[in-house]
Amino acid sequence: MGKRFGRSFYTQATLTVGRKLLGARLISRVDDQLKEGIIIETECYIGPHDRASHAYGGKKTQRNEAEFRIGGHVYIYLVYGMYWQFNVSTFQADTPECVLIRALYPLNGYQTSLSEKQKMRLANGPGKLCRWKGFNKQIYGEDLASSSIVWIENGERITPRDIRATRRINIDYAGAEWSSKPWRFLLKRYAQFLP
DNA sequence: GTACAGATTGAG
DNA sequence: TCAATCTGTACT
Repeated sequence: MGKRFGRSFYTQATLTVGRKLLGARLISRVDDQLKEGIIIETECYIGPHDRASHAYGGKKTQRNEAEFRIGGHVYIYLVYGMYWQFNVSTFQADTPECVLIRALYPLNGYQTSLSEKQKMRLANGPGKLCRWKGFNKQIYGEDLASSSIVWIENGERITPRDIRATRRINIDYAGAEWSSKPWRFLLKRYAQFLP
């Protein structure tokens, strides 16, 4: 517990990072508020071949350029005009691959009077966790290996038996081949709290 | 310049 | 089931 993941963690294969992030703790200090949560759901995007990736076909824009950076950088963008999505770049430089953090189990930064159910609702979705954490364009490109605003530390010990893999959410537009890939990972013991 | 869809969410 | 809400991207 309490050890920050460095560059060598994020430069592993994207599917490996997607699985190993489960059980880890996402820590951030935004607006002087230290908030910590266990990562319980992730999703992998492996451009340029992945039709669901923003970098499909090698497309590189001002919006997704962080995806191309060496593993460990924050790629955050707005969807549906109102929700931020927090991603971590993975693998090597110039490989547009990343992991979307889809849900957290809050460890602090909430009213202690909240019920377990209410607490779980704070960050059990990719848009909700950014709202809870206060994440927005401000953290675009931050390096998780050295940032003082946002980083990830190891946490719960996870074994393959603790993980469930499923198809990714809301990317049917990418076609059957890509939307059916089992690149979404979640911790079984928290599955009951996911929508 | 203008059109349009989207890695979501919460209400009805 | 559906609207909210807005920016990046594509196309005229």
